Amino acid sequence: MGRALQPAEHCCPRSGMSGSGVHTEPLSALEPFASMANCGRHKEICSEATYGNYLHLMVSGAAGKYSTQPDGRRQMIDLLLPGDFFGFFSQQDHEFTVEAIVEKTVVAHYPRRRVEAVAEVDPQLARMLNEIALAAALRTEAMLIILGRVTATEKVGAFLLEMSHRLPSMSLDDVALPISRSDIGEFLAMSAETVSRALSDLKSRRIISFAGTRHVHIADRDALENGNFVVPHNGCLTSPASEG
Amino acid sequence: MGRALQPAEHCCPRSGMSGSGVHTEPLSALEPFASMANCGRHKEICSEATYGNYLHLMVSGAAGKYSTQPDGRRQMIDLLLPGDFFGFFSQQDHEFTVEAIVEKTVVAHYPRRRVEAVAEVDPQLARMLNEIALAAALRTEAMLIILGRVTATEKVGAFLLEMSHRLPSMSLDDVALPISRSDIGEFLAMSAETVSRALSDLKSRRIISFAGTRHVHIADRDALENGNFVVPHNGCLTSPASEG
DNA sequence: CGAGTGGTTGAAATCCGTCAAGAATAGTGG
DNA sequence: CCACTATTCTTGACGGATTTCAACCACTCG
Repeated sequence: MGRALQPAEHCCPRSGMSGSGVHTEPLSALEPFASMANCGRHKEICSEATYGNYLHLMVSGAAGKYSTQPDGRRQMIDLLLPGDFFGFFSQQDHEFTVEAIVEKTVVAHYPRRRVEAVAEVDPQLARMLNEIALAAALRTEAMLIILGRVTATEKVGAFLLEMSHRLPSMSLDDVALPISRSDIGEFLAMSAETVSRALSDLKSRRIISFAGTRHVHIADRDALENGNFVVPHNGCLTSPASEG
Repeated sequence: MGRALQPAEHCCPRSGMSGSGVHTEPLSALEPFASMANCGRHKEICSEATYGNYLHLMVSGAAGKYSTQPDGRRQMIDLLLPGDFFGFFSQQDHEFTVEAIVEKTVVAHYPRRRVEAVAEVDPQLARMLNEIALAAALRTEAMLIILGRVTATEKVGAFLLEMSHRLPSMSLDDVALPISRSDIGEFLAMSAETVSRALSDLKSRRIISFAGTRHVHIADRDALENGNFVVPHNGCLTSPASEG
C-alpha cells in the first residue's frame, strides 16, 4: 500500500502522443530517468506519497483525477488522456487520487527533482514545463466552463467538442470515446442515464450520429458550438442587463 | 473603449493582502513598474489586448473572470479577491473578460515582460511566480469541486467554506460576503433565488447564522464540510462499488 | 446457453429555474 | 431624523429538467 509506484522498465514514452498540442521533444533529455507503470481499471496510478514527487505523462489509455470529500464521496476533476501531463498542482487540503479508467493504461513517471535540475540549465525544457503547466490549467478551465453550462444536453455536447479536440482521430468530427457513459457521468457530475439521454437527444436532432456505441460522429459542429438546441429561455448565464 | 487600462499612479500595492497565502514581499522589487487601476461595478478591468501583457494583482474589492460563449451567454469562471493574482492562463479559443463586481475595485498591473526579465535573475521571484500560478490553478480546481457538487445547498455550503478561507476576518467562521446573491449565483451557475433559498435552508438547519445579510457566521463547520444535510440518496458521486 | 457488463428507455419523485410579489436594506435629500 | 426611492433579498407557485429506480436490449465471455 505504501508505494504504489512500480517502475516497470526504462523505455521511450512517446507512443500515443497527440492531444493538448504540447511538443514533447525536449523531454527526450529526461527519458533515461522515466519509469513506466501499467495499470488496470480502478487501480491507483500514483499514491499520494509519490504523486507530488513525480511529473506524470499519460502514454496510453485513460485515467481520472478524483477528489475525495471528507464525507467519502468522490468526484472526477480531471480526465487524463494520452499526451496529458499531470502532477503539477498537488497538495492542498483536498485529497487526490489518480486512477486508471481503462485497462492497460500506461503512464510515464519523471522524478520531479531531476526534471527541475535539468530545467535549470535547459531553458527550452523550462519553457516546455511552463507550457505543460498551462495545458493542465487550461484543461481545468475548460472543464469548469463545461460544468457551468445549464442543461445536461449542453454539457454533453460541450464534452464531445472538447473530446474531439483532445482525442486523436482521422477527422476532427469523429470522436472515439475511451470511457463509458458512467465515467462520463462522473466527469460531468450527472447520472449515466442522463448522459445516455443527452446523447440520444443530440442524435435525434441530427447533431451527432453513431458508428458504434462509443464512436460518435459530429454531424453539425456549428449547432454544438453555438448551443442551437436550447429552448428560448436564457437561464442564469445571460449577459448583464446592459449598463444602467 | 479601446484601452481599458488607465494607469492612475505608481504606488505600493500592498494593502488588503490576505487570502491565498501567497507571500508578496518579493514582488516589492517590481513595485516601481506597477500601475494601479480603479474600476466601478461591471467595468472591464483589462481589455483582451492588455490582459496577456500584464500580471494582475487584486488590491481591494472583488472582480470576476468571465467566459463568453459564442452564443453570447457568459459565465463567471473565477472570483478574484484581494491578494489574488491573475493573468497567467490566457489565450485559448474562449474569450475572457475580467470585470469589477464591487465599486472602487483596485487592481495593480505588472508588465509581464518586466516581471519575466527580473525573474530570470531573481530565483526567489521566479519561485514566487510559480507559487502564484499554483494558487491560481488551485482556485480553479477548488471551483471545479464546488460546481461538481449535487444539490444547490451543497454548492452554497462549499462556497461559504471556500470564502471563509479566502476572505480576511477575525474568526475563520465569520464570513463577510463581498458580493450579492446574484453574483454568487453567476459564480455557482445557479439562480440568485436558489442561492437565497440555500442560505435560508442552511440557516434553518442551524448550520449558519446571519449578522446582516452579507455577514454569515458558520455555526457548524463540521456539518458544512461533511455535507451532513443531504438526504439519504447518494447521487452520482458515490464511490465505486468497492472492487470486483 | 447463461451470466455479466454496458447501454437505452420509461415512470415517478425531487430539485431547480422562472415569474411574481413582498420585505428588508441602503442611499439620498429634505 | 424622516420620507422617498432604488436595490437587494426573501419567499411562494408553477413548470421543466434531472435523478432515481426499474425493466429491457445488445454484446462479450466462459
